[in-house]
Amino acid sequence: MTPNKEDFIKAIHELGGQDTVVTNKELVRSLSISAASVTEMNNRLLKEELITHLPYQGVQLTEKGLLIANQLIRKHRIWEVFLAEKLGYDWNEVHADADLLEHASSDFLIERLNIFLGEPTFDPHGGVIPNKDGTIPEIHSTPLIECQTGDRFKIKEVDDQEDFLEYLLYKKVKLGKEYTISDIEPYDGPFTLEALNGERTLIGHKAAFKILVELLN
Amino acid sequence: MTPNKEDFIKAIHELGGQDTVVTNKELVRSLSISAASVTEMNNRLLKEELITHLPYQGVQLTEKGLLIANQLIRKHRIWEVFLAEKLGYDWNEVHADADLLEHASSDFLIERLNIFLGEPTFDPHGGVIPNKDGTIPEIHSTPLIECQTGDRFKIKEVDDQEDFLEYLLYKKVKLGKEYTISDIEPYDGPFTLEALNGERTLIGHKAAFKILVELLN
DNA sequence: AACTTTTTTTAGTCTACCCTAAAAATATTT
DNA sequence: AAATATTTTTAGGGTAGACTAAAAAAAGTT
Repeated sequence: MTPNKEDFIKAIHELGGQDTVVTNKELVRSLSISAASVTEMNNRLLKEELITHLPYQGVQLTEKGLLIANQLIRKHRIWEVFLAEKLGYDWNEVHADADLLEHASSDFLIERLNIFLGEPTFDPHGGVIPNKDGTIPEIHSTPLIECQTGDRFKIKEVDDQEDFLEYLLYKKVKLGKEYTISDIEPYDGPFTLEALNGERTLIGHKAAFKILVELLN
Repeated sequence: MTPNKEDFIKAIHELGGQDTVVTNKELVRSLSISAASVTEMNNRLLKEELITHLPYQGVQLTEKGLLIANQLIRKHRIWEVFLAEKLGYDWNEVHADADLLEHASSDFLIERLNIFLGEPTFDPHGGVIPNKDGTIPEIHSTPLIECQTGDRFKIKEVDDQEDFLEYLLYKKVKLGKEYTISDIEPYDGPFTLEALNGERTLIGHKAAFKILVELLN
């Protein structure tokens, strides 16, 4: 496994290669390499049985390929948590450095880092961190950030940072409490939540990552 | 700068390439590559003016090459501190992972990490961490671990970890106190220190890294 | 000084990437 | 259905890095 192959597999995954066929054209755009280079890399990964290939149609990840993709995403997201939480990176800054680091991380390192970070479930963007074995943890709760206007939900879990918990206390957000989303402002604007008793609460965009909810139908 | 070139420059540096000529043979052994590959890499670095070359004699780092070497060592050692202090690596474990990480670290990342670690001066082996600009900080104190039997010194600085300070308190080691090394046991054994009043103190091998002294002729 | 051994360099290959230009296959339009 | 446009593949090249085998240079020995 070389960094380039890893990036290629990750790109296929990002373009939906777990369930749909990804075209060369999409990979050309996504990786900014020539069409010829895509064909070439396809052939390499094909030989290793990491993808399947329908000529002139596109590629798709095999079980084996998907496992590798998930393990890469695990590494990537664990590094993102580190960069954001420990080194004070802004969200927009974490991606590039995590992309470099993920290719230079032994499994031993990642497991140690994971423990150091308190075995986080989500990355700073609210993305789920895959398990060590490449499986995706069963998340019955959804980050609030992924919900839509009109969704009804119950608070399931919240980030346990001192100041964030204080903020929630002030907002009267409690575990188990039910809300409906009455509005989501565009451009990273706040969520307006409406409780059962009609009480309205404004929740900031960043906070919406740190609140996990269970959707109720 | 590619990872391979970086490793090559580091190898030259480790073999004394700041002041002496390093032979191809030494590089072959150190990097475990063929003699032909060494000649080839020499030519590449020569073209970039990172080394000078005396045919059939060896290579030596230029000013430019030395700067790059020191910046790599900086990255390497900062990662070593992280792995040892934050992730609980043993000393023998830090090197391999730091070697990978150093090639995947932006300057931005290293500076953030450095601050996160409290701007350490030494790596877990007692090696000095070069400055950001590639210069070596003027260290008037020497890690005790680098001292020899018979050396007379004054305690200059100690690692400020809670439990370590307690240990020193118990051992009656204080800043400014003078000792002579009366014995160093082999195989990472303890140092026997003798104070001016004849009092003898046993200092463990690991502790010897965390104590900085000023040698008195 | 001539022979032998060691070290370095050159010559010729190989793989993993990447590229451009042209050919082949598929899709779209008329 | 034929012509055109798009996409993919093939063909041919380039660079970085590594190799082996052979030639050349230097060092060591008799």
